[in-house]
Amino acid sequence: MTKLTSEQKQLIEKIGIYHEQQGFPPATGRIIGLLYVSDRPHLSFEEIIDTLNISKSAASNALNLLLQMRLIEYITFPGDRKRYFGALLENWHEEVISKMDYILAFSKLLRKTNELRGSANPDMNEKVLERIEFLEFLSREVPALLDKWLKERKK
Amino acid sequence: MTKLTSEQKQLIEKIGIYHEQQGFPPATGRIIGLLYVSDRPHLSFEEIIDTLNISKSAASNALNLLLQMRLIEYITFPGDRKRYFGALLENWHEEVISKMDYILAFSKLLRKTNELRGSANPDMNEKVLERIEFLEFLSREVPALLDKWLKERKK
DNA sequence: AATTTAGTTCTCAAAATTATAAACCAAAGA
DNA sequence: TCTTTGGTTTATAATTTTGAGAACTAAATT
Repeated sequence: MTKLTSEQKQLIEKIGIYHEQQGFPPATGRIIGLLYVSDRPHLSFEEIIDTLNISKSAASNALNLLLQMRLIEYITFPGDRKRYFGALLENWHEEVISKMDYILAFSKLLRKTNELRGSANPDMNEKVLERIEFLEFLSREVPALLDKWLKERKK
Repeated sequence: MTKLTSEQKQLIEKIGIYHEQQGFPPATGRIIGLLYVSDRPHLSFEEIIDTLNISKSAASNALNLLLQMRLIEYITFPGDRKRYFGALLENWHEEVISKMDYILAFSKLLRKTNELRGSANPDMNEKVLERIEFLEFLSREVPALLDKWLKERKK
């Protein structure tokens, strides 16, 4: 079992809190934190529950959630029944894209409010429309920016 | 009290759910929804609790939260003790900026993970760095994009 | 002075979330 | 076949969140 320094522990908690604020359960956030902080790229189920002092079921649920969201992965070794879990470091591209989809969905709701209000309040329609159009703009531009940035960087 | 159509009610719920997912309590999300859906730009405390069927305390807490976050405002009229609450439609600019600050704070945590890991896992450092740099890039570019977009639009 | 109004605050209960502990299960090893 | 391992699932308990209802307060009205 990996013994953590207090600095590592603190950072895990901070990353945990960040993820809680993004809607993850606490234990789940801590697991992400651990997988980012750990020197070793992959940790076993047992190592995770021992270093974080969480129950098997909390770990099982959290790991399955994170696997399903494609935020972590696991690797295996021949002749070893354990799975070794690690952060999936390449998937943040998709995360960015899907966050933009979310924003776009909200802008559609805003559009609908303008529709339903009709012409009862033109000033409001206009202000809401400004926000709608920026959200649409953003959800177009950010993925484009990402592509451009990646191409730029790979050279 | 404003009587809502079922279409309006549905849209309020959807906007409510969106805001719940952003971390707001349900009643708070519904109030935002109502203030966006309503034909009238400002509604009284009483109108809000009557149309949404929520308690005074839920409304009081939600409204104060939203006021404090500068997502709503209220206006008053001479000789009328009531406050009339409405969505604050101009403040989404600041919201965008502060969301970027949040992202930047997370990138700082990621940077710290790279530091703590040291050179134990260079491949991981590199992949994490890529993400860090994109997050930094984004938190620089998005406000710039917003400025540009606003100037472009005002003409 | 007594009452109404426009909320606020407090107490408490319901509901939802999260995690623990223990039972369970399938595969592997002895 | 019996046991161990690596989890998963199933109660169940603890904690947190949320909101209702009633009591309260300060200003305004009668």
